[in-house]
Amino acid sequence: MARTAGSDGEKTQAAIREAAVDLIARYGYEAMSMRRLAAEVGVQAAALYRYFPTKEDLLFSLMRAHMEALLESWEAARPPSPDPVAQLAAFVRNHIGFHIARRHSTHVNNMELRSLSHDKLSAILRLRGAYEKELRRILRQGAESGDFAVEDVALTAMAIIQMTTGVIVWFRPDERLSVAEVADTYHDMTMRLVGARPRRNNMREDVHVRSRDEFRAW
Amino acid sequence: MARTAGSDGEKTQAAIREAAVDLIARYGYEAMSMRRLAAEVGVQAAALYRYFPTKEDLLFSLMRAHMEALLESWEAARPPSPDPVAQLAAFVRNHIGFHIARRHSTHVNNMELRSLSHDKLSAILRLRGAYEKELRRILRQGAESGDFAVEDVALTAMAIIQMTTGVIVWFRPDERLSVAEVADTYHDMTMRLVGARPRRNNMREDVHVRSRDEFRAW
DNA sequence: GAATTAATTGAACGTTTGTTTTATTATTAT
DNA sequence: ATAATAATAAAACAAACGTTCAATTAATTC
Repeated sequence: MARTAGSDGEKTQAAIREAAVDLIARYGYEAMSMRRLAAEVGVQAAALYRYFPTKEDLLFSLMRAHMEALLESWEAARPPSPDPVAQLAAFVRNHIGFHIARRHSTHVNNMELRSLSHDKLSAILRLRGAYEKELRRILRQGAESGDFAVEDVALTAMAIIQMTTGVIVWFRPDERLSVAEVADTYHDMTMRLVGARPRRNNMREDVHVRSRDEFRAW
Repeated sequence: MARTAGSDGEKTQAAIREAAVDLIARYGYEAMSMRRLAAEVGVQAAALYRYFPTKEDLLFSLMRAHMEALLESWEAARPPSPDPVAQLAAFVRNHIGFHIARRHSTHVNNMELRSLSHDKLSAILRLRGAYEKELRRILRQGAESGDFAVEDVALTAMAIIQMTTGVIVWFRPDERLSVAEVADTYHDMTMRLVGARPRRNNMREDVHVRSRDEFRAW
């Protein structure tokens, strides 16, 4: 046998990508064999090589797509207002939402960096660096404007990213908490973490920003 | 050839463990072959099976040792005082110190859970659960005493653990910051995160606890 | 110094791995 | 219809994998 009825390159590629993210997230890149992946897609192993020249190229393609989607997601979510409080709120909410929606893909990006060769690793780290730079920019502007009490911008940025990305480790949909509740709680914790204080002139976003008790007076 | 001059079972086992942690942390469990590990130790692959019946048993032994060391470290560091503020301060400082000192081992424990069979995974998760339970206990007591403003104890505990464990991702000794400075900053961030407020009756630990600006009045 | 035990080697086993090659069939364009 | 192209199967490759086994030597005990 050879070409099967109804076979379509685009659909096959999409099916490969989806199955690969699932398998790598569950078993790890090294533990996923090309034959197992092919079986999941319902195809022979050799067919995979029509879409990705090597196993590592497949991994890299998945990871790059994830990072590019993350950057695009933030560009779309970034508020027009330069207000650091509103920007940080939007950043945290977008980050939480994105990572919960793409748990498996995030897992792959966090776990499989070491399986990339030098050049491909650099490319992913460059995208990651661009994303982290956005958070550092927000924290720096907030510190300069007096909205935040942040001593070490770089360290605080890492702390926030790790705390919020960590949500994928324990959060499972359809359990105790909804995505919105989780996002609310992480938003509150982040605002306290950076020492955010109430604004004198409330802006539109403040209704959202002050949604819970992060500014509660003791 | 066979037994080599000066060979000693205990030393060989220790050398295997050390080399395995390094290799697994660097390349991953699946990517580390028994032959590569043996070469690192300076021995033939067959010799490894005198100490560990299978590759997975080796991994499990390393991970269990790590978790037991973490629990022992906390038991030794836990202050006698029941004061939640002092307990949380000690917890965070011990956690940071332990994980920086054992970066590679921590990496293995965080990354290779999926390579364990069901029973071994359960054993590790049980130890991990016992450790996390300590933090939840501190947060709950602090919330009840009014020292902390924590809405969701379980969620906050995960956030703190992920934020503080994340230090191993970016921290490198002999760079910009010392371990003590990093511990100070994470301590500050944690205290703000949980909404810690100053105590009326200052205790011995408060000198330390209030070392920086986490209670700065705005 | 002989017997015993501990530590290791070297070779081998059967599987599985990522990948390549060649042939074959479905689809599309002419 | 026919030619060209896209998509896949089937078989094969050498290399690497975890693990086992028998032989061999160092250290220890008697």
